[in-house]
Amino acid sequence: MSRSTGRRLGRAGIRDVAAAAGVSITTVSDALNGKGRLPDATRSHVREVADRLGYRPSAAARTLRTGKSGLIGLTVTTYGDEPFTFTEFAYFAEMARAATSAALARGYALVILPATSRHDVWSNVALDGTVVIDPADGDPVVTELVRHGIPVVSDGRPGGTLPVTGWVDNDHEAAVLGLLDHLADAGARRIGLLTGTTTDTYTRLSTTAYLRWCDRVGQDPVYESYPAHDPCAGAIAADRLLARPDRPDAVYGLFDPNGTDLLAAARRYGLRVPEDLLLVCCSESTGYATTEPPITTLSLKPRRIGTAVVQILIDAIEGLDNGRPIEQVIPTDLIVRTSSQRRSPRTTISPPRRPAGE
Amino acid sequence: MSRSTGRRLGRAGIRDVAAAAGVSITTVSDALNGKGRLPDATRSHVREVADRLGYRPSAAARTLRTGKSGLIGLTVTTYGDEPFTFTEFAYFAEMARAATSAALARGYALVILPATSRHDVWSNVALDGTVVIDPADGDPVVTELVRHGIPVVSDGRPGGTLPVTGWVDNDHEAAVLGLLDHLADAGARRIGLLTGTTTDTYTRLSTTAYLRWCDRVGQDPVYESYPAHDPCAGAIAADRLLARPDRPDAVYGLFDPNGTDLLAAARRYGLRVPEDLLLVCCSESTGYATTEPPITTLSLKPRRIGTAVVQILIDAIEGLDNGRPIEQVIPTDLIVRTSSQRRSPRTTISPPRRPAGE
DNA sequence: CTTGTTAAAAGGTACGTTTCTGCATGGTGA
DNA sequence: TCACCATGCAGAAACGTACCTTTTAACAAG
Repeated sequence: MSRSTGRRLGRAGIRDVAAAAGVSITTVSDALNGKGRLPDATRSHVREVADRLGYRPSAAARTLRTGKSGLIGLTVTTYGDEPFTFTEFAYFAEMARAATSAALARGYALVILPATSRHDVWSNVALDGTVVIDPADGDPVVTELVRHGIPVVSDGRPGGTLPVTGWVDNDHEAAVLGLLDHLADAGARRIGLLTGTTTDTYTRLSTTAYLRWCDRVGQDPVYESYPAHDPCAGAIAADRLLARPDRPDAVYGLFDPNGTDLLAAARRYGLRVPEDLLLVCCSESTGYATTEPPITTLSLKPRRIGTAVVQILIDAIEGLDNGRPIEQVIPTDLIVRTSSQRRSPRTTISPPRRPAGE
Repeated sequence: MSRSTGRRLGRAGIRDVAAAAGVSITTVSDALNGKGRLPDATRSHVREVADRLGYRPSAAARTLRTGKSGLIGLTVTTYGDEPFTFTEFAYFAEMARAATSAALARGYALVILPATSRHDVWSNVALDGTVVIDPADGDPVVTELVRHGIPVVSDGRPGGTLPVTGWVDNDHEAAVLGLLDHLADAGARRIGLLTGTTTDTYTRLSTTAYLRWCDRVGQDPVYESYPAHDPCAGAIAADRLLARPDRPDAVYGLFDPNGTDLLAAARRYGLRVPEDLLLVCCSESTGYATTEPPITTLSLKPRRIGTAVVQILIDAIEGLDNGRPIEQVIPTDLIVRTSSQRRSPRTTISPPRRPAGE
């Protein structure tokens, strides 16, 4: 048969290397992977021949054989056709960037996958593990993955009894409570909230924390909700909030664009920030350092989250997770700027300006 | 042998389905993939059994057999350890988002890969094709991929003789020339440029277009450069530009954060925008619609670019690219706002405000 | 009864690795 | 001299799928 001389028009296989080097396939594999017991002479000879032939091991074959693909899924929630919301934009981008770096540093690559899709791309790609951002309570994808023994680590503490391998999250309640205290310290008498209509964990926890705080200090809650995935609705909701008869003298906005939305609304109503209205929003955008006035933001530290999620996941994949905690709480960071400092802003010591975060 | 009853502790294979359904492996494969000639009864029976066993075809095995992985690489340039620059942030995020959507809609998934990496993750993942953002002139990765017959489509017209399958880009020269004309029409006498020190195509083309325009209208070039990957350097460069003795009365900033940087610098020097200083920057951020004043931006339409790149790539992968043009120029979009309209801004008709772009 | 035709399903090989097992060889201690 | 061991390497069995080739059964036409 022409089996041994069978010409693969495309790429050179391990067989071709073995033939060209005058050794067996086993020897080539061992030489290239640093396994087995081979004298350095053989090893380097094989390497040289492989190099000369431009040999690239087939990832598919290796994956099939070893069961490891070196691929990690990054699941994003979708709204309609688009992956991830505009409101989560900066957060997601930062988080994904950090996750990508962390994964690459350990030899893994990230595959972006939607929480749902018509073609099930899911079964078309061999995943060693998956990162899920803010999974829904009974998420079928997660359940399915775990059932197949694929590690799943979530960004956001999973609700219900979702059987994830681990999770990373901020302490959203504590963050909101601390932030409201900060506003109260700055002189706020009635603090309003700009929140979302969705039921995800972040929105829910933040809102209940707000309500609890109001209850504790004896303030009537003043809030407006809007569908956070609609980029226009935020500005309208901000307007609604400031148009109320019981207009708040301080507002916290849960989503990234709320800062500019609220600032624009305040301008329309002739309210000065921070004199008439204190402002804080949750955002990762550095742009808020240079608005007029600069706006105080709550950072969820997406880079630390992205890194932590990936580390936990890869540890689980490689079986290094013995006894290591698989739940991790990342502290938030309140970056205090002018918009939340009513008294003598110019004598206040502001925290050192970070270049790009972290 | 216990071969036929061999228990795979993990997942059910096609063999198990065949055995459970009382048919051959071939029949199972055909039934599940809609091939062969099978009566509907058999087909649905097999499907039902497969479902009951929770059968998932092995992506690795399928890839090995068919040579198609359904995976597309998305290569981002790296600066140090971090993928993509902060200045390209919004652009990249939008572009990646669109590319992800487009790929998923055609049954492909995106893998994020760095232009370089210590572990060569590259050969560890089976790619059907690759999208490369702004490749360097003699990019070894691209050359290698093409040599192995893997289609490569670049975002950004490749310099030199890089043998890509296709590319998508804006007409950067035309965009800059048009934008400078717009500023001149608004009354600018001396237009300055805030540009980068890097040698990528975008920076180079934009800068030369600026110089050409200056030459044409007989203006002395007034520009400052800074390393665009440094998030702090932009503000300093903006300051330098406005501190010059030959201070410009209009500035175009090549990078996303330049708008806020310039606005802040103008404020420091007591310059009113647009009365004393006209401002335009290249950005995809919607935040510039609500700054004070709103800033005119040049959008490179990253969503259209991301979509186009992926379509061209997948067409090439699937061999549908006969005669179809593989080079595509996407028009830019100048979103005119207050910062570049000196005369009677309130009677000027501004273009309809788009919700989120496109 | 033979031959041709077609639907339905089975058989078997190849995809390119990794890795377990095993075979030589040559040196060493008893 | 023999048993023993370490070394250096080869053979061959998987991994799970897709698809090409062949077989079987059934049935119609000659």
